[in-house]
Amino acid sequence: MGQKRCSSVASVVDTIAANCLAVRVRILSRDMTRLYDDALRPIGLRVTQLNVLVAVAKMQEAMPTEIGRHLHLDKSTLSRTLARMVEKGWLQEVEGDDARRRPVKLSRAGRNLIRDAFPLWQEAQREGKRIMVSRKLMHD
Amino acid sequence: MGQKRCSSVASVVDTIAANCLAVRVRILSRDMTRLYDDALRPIGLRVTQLNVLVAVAKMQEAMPTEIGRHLHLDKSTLSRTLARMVEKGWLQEVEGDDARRRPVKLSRAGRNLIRDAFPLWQEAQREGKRIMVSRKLMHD
DNA sequence: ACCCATTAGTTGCATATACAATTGAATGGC
DNA sequence: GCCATTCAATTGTATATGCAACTAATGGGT
Repeated sequence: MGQKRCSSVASVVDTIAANCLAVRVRILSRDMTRLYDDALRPIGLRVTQLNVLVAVAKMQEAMPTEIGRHLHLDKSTLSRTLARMVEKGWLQEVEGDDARRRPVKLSRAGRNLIRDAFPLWQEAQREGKRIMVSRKLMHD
Repeated sequence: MGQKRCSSVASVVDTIAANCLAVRVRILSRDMTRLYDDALRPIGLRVTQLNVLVAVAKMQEAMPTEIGRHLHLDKSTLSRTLARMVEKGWLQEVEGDDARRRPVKLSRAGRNLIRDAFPLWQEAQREGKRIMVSRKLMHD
């Protein structure tokens, strides 16, 4: 039974606490998400959704898998996110040549939404830069 | 109706696509999370949970709010995360002086889990560094 | 034409995340 | 000692996220 070298867990904890990249990145991600979500809240849009809108806009006709490749998102996540966005009328389903594919494109409402989002995005982006700079992840 | 300056939405899309800090940070966060979660999967632990374990270990007796301050997590998120971790036996509830507070501490199982996690964490951390370097967010 | 492997998407399930509203406990003013 | 306020945590609800298992459609090889 249980005589353990006393240092082992404590030093492991210190090492992880001091160095773990995942914590830092995830904290940053939560902070950034909060920042942009707050900015976009007046128009009922989240940053995740804005990013999907923009990705789709760049692609004209976007297949879920392609969007996923672009944003490093699992297909199942996109499946549901796109459904919600179609539901809200920001995206339209398009008939694909191949019946397995379910490409989407930007609707008029989606386009208008992007336009409305822009000034709010800019505001968040400014503050976002400040955060990145202050954490030494960017310079001016 | 509605003659809009043709450039407006397209240029907004290009600007956001080319510059949005939130997309980049969130993509990185998903990648890192996947990386560490994959590494930790053999012991049934997620990186979120490892981070909480480590935070609690550093604090000895941790109040949810305090952990939240440390990890920039909403109290409601923590409420449920801690409940799951107590459930699994990695954390123990402690009686607080003040009945509003519900501090937790690391259990023996939690301590062992951290020890088991360490080599797996190290492996992920190495790869994580490579990712950060390749995205020019760190240098060697 | 038929079966098989591959490909695209969906669904079940669990966790993560946050905002709003609520509950329960302390506490300060009177 | 009582009430309003304040503080800590929980609960309701919605979204985000991913893995595994599944379904549906295609395409090949025979």
